[in-house]
Amino acid sequence: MPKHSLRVATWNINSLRLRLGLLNDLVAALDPDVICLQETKVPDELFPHDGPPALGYPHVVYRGMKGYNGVAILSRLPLKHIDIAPDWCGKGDCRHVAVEVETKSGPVELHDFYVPAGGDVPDREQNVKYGHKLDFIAEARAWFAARTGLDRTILVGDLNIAPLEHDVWSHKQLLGVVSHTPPETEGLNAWMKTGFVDAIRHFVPDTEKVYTWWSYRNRDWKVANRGRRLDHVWVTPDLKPALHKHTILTEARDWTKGSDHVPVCVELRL
DNA sequence: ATGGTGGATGTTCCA
Repeated sequence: MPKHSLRVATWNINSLRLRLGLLNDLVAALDPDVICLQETKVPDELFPHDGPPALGYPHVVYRGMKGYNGVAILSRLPLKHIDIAPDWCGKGDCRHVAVEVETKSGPVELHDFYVPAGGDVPDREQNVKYGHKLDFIAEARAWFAARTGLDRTILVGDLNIAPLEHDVWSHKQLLGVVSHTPPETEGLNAWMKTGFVDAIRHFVPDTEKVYTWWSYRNRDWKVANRGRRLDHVWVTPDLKPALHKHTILTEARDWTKGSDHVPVCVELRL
């Protein structure tokens, strides 16, 4: 049985309507079979239906709202919407969509998440957004922990947490900064350990810096290089032997009117 | 030590 490649990309696009054209550049660079987007910022009734098919992605599942959040999955392969997850934290805020991807070697379950950013103050008493972020992670962890026997599953997205020392430009300076605080990194690790491995760190040793996001609030992101790895690809352990390569499309941070996040892509041979 | 930029929205929110 010959193996088939499956390339899955994830990108926080920070407005789908504003950056629809940049998806051409993403496809040219990564040639993905499936594209998972976060922060689409478009209500479902205004979703740009013509865009994805024109790009070569006729299969689309999305969940959006006015102004904020929003996720979408664009695919060359047929998709089935899996609508079994809860309304996380009961907020109805469009931070997750899941599908079954019909690959040549059978179905693969795919989850696309946009975890709350969590505000500025890392204290749930002073900052409800931080509490929401921790609650969201705990709820997701419990939900996946209850799904015993999960396999052939990929989880991607902007998880808004840089879990490892070398996922940030300065571990010491960011320990008190939302995205790298111990309650967040411990929570994210516990979620991952419900049944996933970190696909990017499968390719890149923990001792090497990896970033996927650089703040807009720097005149020259490349010179300062104060990045964080907020965007992730996890796979269930049965898919570990299928992990073939990864790409962090760092050059995308220089695209005209680009996102503050860059696309991340993983190729599997299934 | 603080503000820096960007998107959607509507004169402010969220990141």
